[in-house]
Amino acid sequence: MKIATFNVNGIGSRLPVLLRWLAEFKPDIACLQELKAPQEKFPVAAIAEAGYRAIWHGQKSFNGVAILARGIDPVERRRALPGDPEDLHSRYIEAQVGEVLVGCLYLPNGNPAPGPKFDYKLRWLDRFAKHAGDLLANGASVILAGDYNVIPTELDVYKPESWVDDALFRPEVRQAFADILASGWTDALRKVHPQARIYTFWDYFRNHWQRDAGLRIDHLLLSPALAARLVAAGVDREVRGWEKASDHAPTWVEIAGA
DNA sequence: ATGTCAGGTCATACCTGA
Repeated sequence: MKIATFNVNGIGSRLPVLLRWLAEFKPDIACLQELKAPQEKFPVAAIAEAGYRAIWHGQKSFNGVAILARGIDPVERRRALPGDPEDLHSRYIEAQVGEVLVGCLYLPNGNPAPGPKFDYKLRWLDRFAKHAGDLLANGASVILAGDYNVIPTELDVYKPESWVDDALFRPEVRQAFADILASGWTDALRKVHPQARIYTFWDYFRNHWQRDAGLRIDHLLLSPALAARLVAAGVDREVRGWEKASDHAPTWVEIAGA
Protein backbone atom coordinates (compact mmCIF):
# COMPACT_ATOMS: atom_id res chain seq x y z
CA MET A 1 0.00 0.00 0.00
CA LYS A 2 1.38 3.37 -1.07
CA ILE A 3 0.51 6.44 1.05
CA ALA A 4 1.59 9.86 -0.21
CA THR A 5 1.54 13.52 0.80
CA PHE A 6 1.49 16.37 -1.70
CA ASN A 7 1.28 20.11 -1.10
CA VAL A 8 -0.47 21.06 -4.35
CA ASN A 9 -0.20 24.86 -3.90
CA GLY A 10 -3.68 25.65 -5.20
CA ILE A 11 -5.90 22.77 -6.33
CA GLY A 12 -7.71 25.01 -8.81
CA SER A 13 -4.78 25.95 -11.01
CA ARG A 14 -2.90 22.73 -10.22
CA LEU A 15 -5.64 20.22 -11.04
CA PRO A 16 -3.97 18.91 -14.26
CA VAL A 17 -0.77 18.23 -12.30
CA LEU A 18 -2.69 16.46 -9.54
CA LEU A 19 -4.69 14.29 -11.96
CA ARG A 20 -1.59 13.36 -13.96
CA TRP A 21 0.24 12.40 -10.76
CA LEU A 22 -2.68 10.25 -9.53
CA ALA A 23 -2.87 8.51 -12.93
CA GLU A 24 0.87 7.87 -13.28
CA PHE A 25 1.92 7.14 -9.69
CA LYS A 26 -1.33 5.62 -8.35
CA PRO A 27 -1.06 6.22 -4.60
CA ASP A 28 -3.62 4.25 -2.58
CA ILE A 29 -4.02 7.17 -0.18
CA ALA A 30 -3.06 10.80 -0.86
CA CYS A 31 -2.93 13.62 1.68
CA LEU A 32 -3.17 17.05 0.04
CA GLN A 33 -2.33 20.47 1.47
CA GLU A 34 -2.70 24.08 0.38
CA LEU A 35 -5.90 23.57 -1.56
CA LYS A 36 -6.32 27.38 -1.53
CA ALA A 37 -9.99 26.85 -2.30
CA PRO A 38 -13.24 27.26 -0.35
CA GLN A 39 -15.14 24.09 0.58
CA GLU A 40 -17.49 24.28 -2.44
CA LYS A 41 -14.69 24.71 -5.00
CA PHE A 42 -13.06 21.33 -4.38
CA PRO A 43 -13.03 19.44 -7.73
CA VAL A 44 -14.81 16.38 -6.35
CA ALA A 45 -16.11 15.20 -9.75
CA ALA A 46 -12.70 15.19 -11.44
CA ILE A 47 -11.18 13.36 -8.50
CA ALA A 48 -13.98 10.78 -8.50
CA GLU A 49 -13.42 10.32 -12.24
CA ALA A 50 -9.78 9.54 -11.42
CA GLY A 51 -10.96 6.76 -9.11
CA TYR A 52 -10.60 8.47 -5.73
CA ARG A 53 -13.03 9.24 -2.95
CA ALA A 54 -12.22 12.20 -0.77
CA ILE A 55 -12.89 14.24 2.31
CA TRP A 56 -11.62 17.80 2.49
CA HIS A 57 -11.64 20.94 4.58
CA GLY A 58 -11.38 24.02 2.40
CA GLN A 59 -10.77 27.66 3.18
CA LYS A 60 -10.89 30.79 1.07
CA SER A 61 -7.53 32.05 -0.26
CA PHE A 62 -5.13 29.79 1.60
CA ASN A 63 -4.69 26.60 3.68
CA GLY A 64 -7.06 23.69 2.98
CA VAL A 65 -6.41 19.94 3.38
CA ALA A 66 -7.83 16.74 1.88
CA ILE A 67 -7.54 12.96 2.14
CA LEU A 68 -8.05 10.91 -1.03
CA ALA A 69 -8.39 7.13 -1.17
CA ARG A 70 -8.56 4.91 -4.23
CA GLY A 71 -11.74 2.85 -4.30
CA ILE A 72 -12.54 3.24 -0.61
CA ASP A 73 -14.29 5.89 1.48
CA PRO A 74 -12.16 7.80 3.99
CA VAL A 75 -14.24 7.88 7.17
CA GLU A 76 -13.71 11.26 8.77
CA ARG A 77 -12.64 11.34 12.43
CA ARG A 78 -11.93 15.06 12.88
CA ARG A 79 -11.36 18.22 10.83
CA ALA A 80 -9.36 20.31 13.27
CA LEU A 81 -6.54 19.81 15.72
CA PRO A 82 -7.82 19.69 19.31
CA GLY A 83 -6.87 22.32 21.82
CA ASP A 84 -7.96 25.68 20.41
CA PRO A 85 -11.55 26.20 19.20
CA GLU A 86 -10.62 29.71 18.10
CA ASP A 87 -8.07 28.43 15.56
CA LEU A 88 -10.11 28.53 12.34
CA HIS A 89 -7.32 27.69 9.88
CA SER A 90 -8.03 24.58 7.77
CA ARG A 91 -4.80 22.77 8.55
CA TYR A 92 -5.75 19.32 9.83
CA ILE A 93 -8.09 16.52 8.79
CA GLU A 94 -8.14 12.94 10.00
CA ALA A 95 -9.82 9.83 8.66
CA GLN A 96 -9.93 6.08 9.04
CA VAL A 97 -9.02 4.54 5.67
CA GLY A 98 -9.43 0.79 5.90
CA GLU A 99 -7.10 -0.38 8.65
CA VAL A 100 -5.02 2.83 8.72
CA LEU A 101 -5.80 6.02 10.62
CA VAL A 102 -4.59 8.94 8.49
CA GLY A 103 -3.85 12.43 9.80
CA CYS A 104 -3.22 15.03 7.09
CA LEU A 105 -1.61 18.28 8.25
CA TYR A 106 -0.44 21.62 6.97
CA LEU A 107 1.68 23.06 9.75
CA PRO A 108 1.97 26.87 9.87
CA ASN A 109 4.93 28.35 8.02
CA GLY A 110 5.68 30.73 10.90
CA ASN A 111 7.66 33.42 9.10
CA PRO A 112 8.74 35.98 10.00
CA ALA A 113 10.39 34.78 13.20
CA PRO A 114 10.14 36.11 15.80
CA GLY A 115 6.59 37.44 15.62
CA PRO A 116 2.94 36.48 16.04
CA LYS A 117 3.02 34.03 13.13
CA PHE A 118 5.96 32.22 14.69
CA ASP A 119 4.17 32.14 18.06
CA TYR A 120 1.16 30.58 16.31
CA LYS A 121 3.44 27.95 14.75
CA LEU A 122 4.91 27.01 18.14
CA ARG A 123 1.44 26.76 19.72
CA TRP A 124 0.25 24.63 16.80
CA LEU A 125 3.30 22.36 17.16
CA ASP A 126 2.53 21.95 20.86
CA ARG A 127 -1.09 21.00 20.17
CA PHE A 128 0.05 18.63 17.40
CA ALA A 129 2.56 16.91 19.70
CA LYS A 130 -0.16 16.35 22.30
CA HIS A 131 -2.56 14.92 19.72
CA ALA A 132 0.18 12.70 18.27
CA GLY A 133 0.81 11.38 21.78
CA ASP A 134 -2.88 10.55 22.20
CA LEU A 135 -2.87 8.69 18.88
CA LEU A 136 0.11 6.59 19.98
CA ALA A 137 -1.57 5.50 23.17
CA ASN A 138 -3.80 2.77 21.72
CA GLY A 139 -1.23 1.04 19.52
CA ALA A 140 -3.15 1.58 16.29
CA SER A 141 -1.74 1.83 12.76
CA VAL A 142 -1.46 5.60 12.30
CA ILE A 143 0.27 7.84 9.76
CA LEU A 144 0.68 11.61 10.18
CA ALA A 145 1.51 12.97 6.74
CA GLY A 146 1.81 16.47 5.41
CA ASP A 147 3.71 19.69 4.95
CA TYR A 148 5.32 20.14 8.38
CA ASN A 149 7.20 23.32 7.43
CA VAL A 150 10.04 21.87 9.52
CA ILE A 151 13.60 21.23 8.27
CA PRO A 152 14.58 18.51 10.76
CA THR A 153 18.39 18.63 10.43
CA GLU A 154 21.24 20.20 8.45
CA LEU A 155 21.10 17.23 6.08
CA ASP A 156 17.65 18.38 5.02
CA VAL A 157 18.58 21.77 3.51
CA TYR A 158 20.91 22.69 0.65
CA LYS A 159 22.62 25.51 2.56
CA PRO A 160 21.94 25.41 6.31
CA GLU A 161 23.67 28.71 7.14
CA SER A 162 21.27 30.72 5.02
CA TRP A 163 18.24 29.27 6.85
CA VAL A 164 19.28 29.69 10.50
CA ASP A 165 16.89 32.59 11.12
CA ASP A 166 14.01 31.08 9.17
CA ALA A 167 10.91 29.76 10.95
CA LEU A 168 11.35 26.40 9.19
CA PHE A 169 14.77 25.83 10.76
CA ARG A 170 14.69 27.61 14.12
CA PRO A 171 16.00 25.51 17.05
CA GLU A 172 12.63 25.52 18.89
CA VAL A 173 10.93 24.09 15.81
CA ARG A 174 13.56 21.42 15.16
CA GLN A 175 13.47 20.46 18.83
CA ALA A 176 9.68 20.11 18.78
CA PHE A 177 9.94 17.80 15.76
CA ALA A 178 12.74 15.79 17.36
CA ASP A 179 10.66 15.41 20.54
CA ILE A 180 7.77 13.98 18.52
CA LEU A 181 10.12 11.41 16.96
CA ALA A 182 11.59 10.59 20.38
CA SER A 183 8.08 9.91 21.70
CA GLY A 184 7.78 6.94 19.34
CA TRP A 185 7.05 8.19 15.80
CA THR A 186 9.21 7.15 12.83
CA ASP A 187 10.29 9.66 10.16
CA ALA A 188 9.78 7.22 7.28
CA LEU A 189 12.01 8.89 4.66
CA ARG A 190 14.92 9.16 7.08
CA LYS A 191 14.42 5.60 8.35
CA VAL A 192 14.72 4.19 4.82
CA HIS A 193 17.48 6.62 3.70
CA PRO A 194 19.56 7.47 6.81
CA GLN A 195 22.29 9.49 5.07
CA ALA A 196 20.84 10.61 1.73
CA ARG A 197 20.16 14.20 0.75
CA ILE A 198 16.44 14.19 0.04
CA TYR A 199 14.40 17.27 -0.77
CA THR A 200 10.64 17.64 -1.14
CA PHE A 201 10.37 21.40 -1.80
CA TRP A 202 12.15 23.87 -4.06
CA ASP A 203 10.84 27.43 -3.96
CA TYR A 204 10.16 29.41 -7.11
CA PHE A 205 12.95 31.92 -6.45
CA ARG A 206 16.43 32.09 -7.93
CA ASN A 207 16.21 28.91 -10.01
CA HIS A 208 16.19 26.76 -6.89
CA TRP A 209 14.70 23.77 -8.72
CA GLN A 210 17.22 23.94 -11.54
CA ARG A 211 20.05 24.17 -8.97
CA ASP A 212 18.55 21.44 -6.74
CA ALA A 213 18.53 23.95 -3.88
CA GLY A 214 15.78 22.27 -1.89
CA LEU A 215 14.42 21.51 1.55
CA ARG A 216 12.95 18.37 3.10
CA ILE A 217 9.82 19.65 4.84
CA ASP A 218 7.10 17.17 3.78
CA HIS A 219 7.11 14.25 6.17
CA LEU A 220 5.31 10.97 6.85
CA LEU A 221 5.43 9.90 10.50
CA LEU A 222 4.52 6.30 11.30
CA SER A 223 3.24 4.80 14.53
CA PRO A 224 5.18 1.68 15.67
CA ALA A 225 2.60 -0.70 14.19
CA LEU A 226 3.05 0.87 10.73
CA ALA A 227 6.80 1.45 11.05
CA ALA A 228 7.24 -2.30 11.48
CA ARG A 229 5.75 -2.77 8.00
CA LEU A 230 7.66 0.04 6.22
CA VAL A 231 9.27 -1.32 3.05
CA ALA A 232 10.10 1.76 0.93
CA ALA A 233 9.89 5.55 0.88
CA GLY A 234 10.69 8.23 -1.65
CA VAL A 235 9.91 11.45 -3.49
CA ASP A 236 8.26 11.69 -6.93
CA ARG A 237 10.84 14.34 -7.90
CA GLU A 238 9.98 14.53 -11.56
CA VAL A 239 6.58 16.01 -10.70
CA ARG A 240 8.38 19.20 -9.58
CA GLY A 241 9.68 19.56 -13.15
CA TRP A 242 6.28 19.38 -14.84
CA GLU A 243 4.68 22.40 -16.41
CA LYS A 244 2.84 24.60 -13.87
CA ALA A 245 4.29 22.48 -11.06
CA SER A 246 3.69 23.01 -7.36
CA ASP A 247 6.79 24.07 -5.43
CA HIS A 248 6.51 20.74 -3.55
CA ALA A 249 6.97 17.20 -4.89
CA PRO A 250 4.79 14.26 -3.77
CA THR A 251 6.44 12.21 -1.01
CA TRP A 252 5.40 8.65 -0.16
CA VAL A 253 5.80 5.44 1.78
CA GLU A 254 5.13 1.83 0.84
CA ILE A 255 3.63 -0.30 3.62
CA ALA A 256 3.74 -4.11 3.46
CA GLY A 257 0.47 -6.04 3.31
CA ALA A 258 -3.06 -4.71 2.84
C1' DA B 1 16.95 42.60 0.29
C1' DT B 2 16.21 39.71 -3.45
C1' DG B 3 13.19 36.41 -6.07
C1' DT B 4 8.16 33.77 -8.13
C1' DC B 5 3.86 31.91 -7.57
C1' DA B 6 -1.66 31.69 -6.40
C1' DG B 7 -5.74 33.80 -4.91
C1' DG B 8 -8.02 37.81 -3.52
C1' DT B 9 -9.93 42.65 -4.17
C1' DC B 10 -12.22 49.47 -2.73
C1' DA B 11 -10.19 44.75 -9.90
C1' DT B 12 -6.82 45.05 -15.44
C1' DA B 13 -2.71 46.92 -10.18
C1' DC B 14 -1.86 46.07 -5.97
C1' DC B 15 -2.36 43.10 -1.46
C1' DT B 16 -1.35 38.71 1.49
C1' DG B 17 0.75 34.29 2.24
C1' DA B 18 4.12 31.38 1.10
